[in-house]
Parts: sequence; structure tokens; C-alpha cells
Amino acid sequence: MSAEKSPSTSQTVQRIAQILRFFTEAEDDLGVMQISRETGLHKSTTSRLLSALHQEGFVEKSTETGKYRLGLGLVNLAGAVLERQDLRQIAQEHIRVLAEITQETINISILDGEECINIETIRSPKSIRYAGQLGRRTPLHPTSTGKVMLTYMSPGQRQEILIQSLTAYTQHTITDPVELRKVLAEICDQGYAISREEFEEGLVAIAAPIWDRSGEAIAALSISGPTYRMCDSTIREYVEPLKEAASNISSNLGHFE
Amino acid sequence: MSAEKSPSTSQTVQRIAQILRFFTEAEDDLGVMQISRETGLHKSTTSRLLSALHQEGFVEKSTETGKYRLGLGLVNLAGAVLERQDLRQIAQEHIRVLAEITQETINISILDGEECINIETIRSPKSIRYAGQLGRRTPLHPTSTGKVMLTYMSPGQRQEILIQSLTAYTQHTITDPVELRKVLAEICDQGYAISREEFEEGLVAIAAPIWDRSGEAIAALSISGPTYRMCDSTIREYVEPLKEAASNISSNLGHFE
DNA sequence: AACAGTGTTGCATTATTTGCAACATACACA
DNA sequence: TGTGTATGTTGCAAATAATGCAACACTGTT
Repeated sequence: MSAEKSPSTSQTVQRIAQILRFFTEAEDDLGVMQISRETGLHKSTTSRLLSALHQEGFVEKSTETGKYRLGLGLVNLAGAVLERQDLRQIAQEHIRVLAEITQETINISILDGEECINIETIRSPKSIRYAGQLGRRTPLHPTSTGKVMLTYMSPGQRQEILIQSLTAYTQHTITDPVELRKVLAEICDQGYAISREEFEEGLVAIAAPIWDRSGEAIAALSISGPTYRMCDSTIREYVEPLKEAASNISSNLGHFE
Repeated sequence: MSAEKSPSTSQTVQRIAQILRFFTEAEDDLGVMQISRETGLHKSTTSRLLSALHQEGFVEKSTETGKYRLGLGLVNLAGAVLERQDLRQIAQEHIRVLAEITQETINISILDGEECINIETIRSPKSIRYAGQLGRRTPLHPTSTGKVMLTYMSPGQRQEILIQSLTAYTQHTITDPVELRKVLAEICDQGYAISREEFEEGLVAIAAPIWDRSGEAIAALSISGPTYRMCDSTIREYVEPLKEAASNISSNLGHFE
């Protein structure tokens, strides 16, 4: 969610969000000055906010370096969110089967505003793999899961997204809305989507929709792997298990054909 | 972390934390007044803070009821925390085996201040099961994972916890520090801990330590199930696979006997 | 129809947060 | 060892952002 023009009700909340989000982009721990510079906040403000966030367990402070990182308090809060998603539990056994068969990374993503967000991940055991990450957000038009969600969302919502300019993440990204619509129609026919290096060079993924009782596509199930392992013949081989797993999960959610 | 006497650097951060934490305790969505009453904040303050949190994606607002719940933005942040835990990835395959064998709920917990927090969970497929939840915090002295962490933590830290009064969660909870120390010594000998309904009636769990390269017990691996399935003979049967899984994970983390 | 409960918003007041400057530390380099 | 640069913390007065009030808009109930 989020976005909207900000009539902004609390400066502090905005600033906290800004700081916390900056951590997700960073690899390492962050110091006060680093955050201060990046966010444009005064260094004393930054220091004090971080100290407050630390007290509440939203960030941790390395005793050695004195630098900050995101804290376990966030996991505690997020756990409550994930707990709500019945889908996660129901899906577990099914995606484990899929992981077993393919040995690739499996993700379940749901729509969050105009992005997808991973709510469940099983990583490929191979050393070269797509590093699906719980909570990771990805754009819609260049990803397999995103295209699935685009295909089955309400026409109004789809329109709203497609009128925006489509960022080219790689040279394979479809940036022409007309062409993308064609692709979405194909997905609707075939029941699954492919992204061939449209989001990241070297990354290929396929995805299928998960339906709920009311007949809405509430999530997408995907298999992601490096291009050299996800060749045409392999994809053809994976499509059926993928669709079957998605269909089984849907059934368990109370969806009837 | 958290706790400490609060010289408190930001009121707003405190209030936000208060509000967000209240959501984790609640089952359903919460309205402004409900939160206002519970937190003691003025209803307009509550309304505005929630609205700000909504804008930042930390809470969602039901379009039907207008009530709030925790948002996916938190999952996004928490994902970054979990990503850091190499342990999670390394453990995945090992705990899956354990889940297969036992058909019970498997958890990996690490120490967070004076509590344990679950960073990985596989739920039992059975309908009667321990509902391990990612991010859930549990006290140390009445749980199997907590006792493992107590056993192998530094004496100073242990002392600090044991001098506090030990809450009796059930009639089986060990509340006498002297007795608890004896139990911890046994755990040290045996290499695993048991909690027989010491935390919740009807819940039995066993846990073993996971070691890192430096020889520190950084986490505990546990099997939890209802009392009637976790009888003495079953536990005896599970101990070896549990210890082996924990030991395998430790090896992968670079621990040598 | 009147009422009780909830949630939002404009406005003046207040109290919290801010930025400064000074200080304390840490670290690199000559 | 000393000097210089960069970081992080804290007291204080100033300023701004958050507050509580009160009024209003809604909703559902009796």
C-alpha cells in the first residue's frame, strides 16, 4: 500500500519510515552520519531517532562498531502479519513438493499496491540460484508473478498501472503497453506467465495464479532460476507441476473450477 | 533487545511502538477508539498516528470496516532482518527432514534480550499442533528452547535472568532458581532440553543447541507437540534426530566438535 | 427519530522535537 | 606521538510539529 499524495499526518512517522527503509537497501550496518546524509535529517535528530528505535527494538546497535541494523522487533510484528495469511500454511506442503521436483527457488507473492511482495519462499539448494527473499517487493510488468497478477486483476486496476510508463529493467523488459496486453492475454489462455530476463539479466521465472473461494486470483506461485537451467525444455517440464501445485493450493483455499 | 529504563528520546517512537505492539496481541482488526482506550492516547492523536502509519504501509486499513491491521510494509522490513540470518538458509533442508520424521512443529529460536524469538518455523501438518509463529517471542525458563539458551549463555547473563522472579505459566513451571539450575546442568549433560507443559498446558517440546564457528550456542532447534503425542517413548525416539539435525546445522555453520 | 458510539479535521495552545555548538571518541597518517 | 578529520552524543534555547478540544460527519441501534 502506501503512496498517495502526502497530506502527511506525522513528520516523525515519515522520518522513521524513511530511516527504516534505508536499511533495507543497505548491505551493511549503518552509522548515524551515513543515515543522516542519505535522509537529509540533522545528525542529532538521526542520532536521537535511532536511539529511540533502538529502545523499542526496531533497530539493533552493534556493540563493536556502534552502527545500527534492523532489529528483531520487526520480525515480531511481521510475524503477526504473516500469521494472518492462511495461504502460507495451506501452501507449505505443496510448494515443498515443487521445490523437490525443480530444485529451484519457489516463491508465493501477493499484490501490495502496485507491486508484488513475497510472503513465502523456498530457496533452491543450488549455489547459483534466485535469492528470493521474504518480504521482497518486485514490480509487476517485468516479473512472472507480477504479470500473473496483472492478468487477473480488475480491468480498472490494470489500466491504472498500464498507463504509467513501464520501466525497462533490462533490454528484454516489455515497455510497450500494447505488447504487454497481448502477453497478458496469452497468459490468460495458457494459465501461466514467463519472465525471460525481463527483470534481471540471467533470471528466468514462470508463475501461475492461486485462486481463492470467491474466484479471485489472490497470489502467484513461481519458480525462478538462472537462464542456463531454465531453458525451454525445462520450462515445459516445470509448467505442469507448477500449475498443479497452484491448483491444489487453490482447491485447499476453497476454489472450485 | 529493548527494555532498559527509558531516558526516552522520542515520544512519537514510543507511541508508535505501543500501537504496533498492541496489534500483535489482538486477534481481529482494531479501530481507532479501541487502540486509543488501550494505549491511553487521545483519540485524535491515535487517529492521526494510524493514518500516518497507514501512509507508510506499516498498517493497512480495511476498506469495509475502516479498521486497521498490521501492514505488509513490516514484512518488507523484517525480510531484511531474516535475510541476515545465514542460519535460516543453512538450516532449511535439515529441519525439513526433521519435520518429515516427526510430523510435529519445528522451530528455530534465537536469543533476543531475555526472551527467545522464532526465526524459522515449520508447522506440523496435523490439525492438533503447536502453532509456532515466525517472530513469536517466548520466555526462557519455561520453554525447551529457552532452557537451552540459558544453559549455554554466559554465567553473568544467566545470573541476571535467574535472580528475577520466575513467572509460573502453568503448575509445571519451574519457579525455583535452585531447581532450575539443576535442570540446566542436566541439559548440559544430555545435550537437549525438555519442557513438559511448563509454558502451556498440553504442550511438550524438546530442544537442542545450534553452535556457530566460534563455539557459541547461537540458537535452539525444537520439536513441539501436544502432550498425548509427545509421550516419553516418542520423545526418546525424537531426541537423536533432533540432536543430529542441530549438529548438522552447526557443522554447516563451521562448528567443529 | 433520537441516541450512543466511532472516526476525522480545523485551530489555538503546548510541549516535544529540533538545530546549534561544544564535547567526547575514534581513526588515519605523517 | 601528535595533528587532523570524521563520527556520535548531549545540554540548552528556539521553533515547529504534535496535541487536545470541540464541532462535525457517519453508522448502527433502540
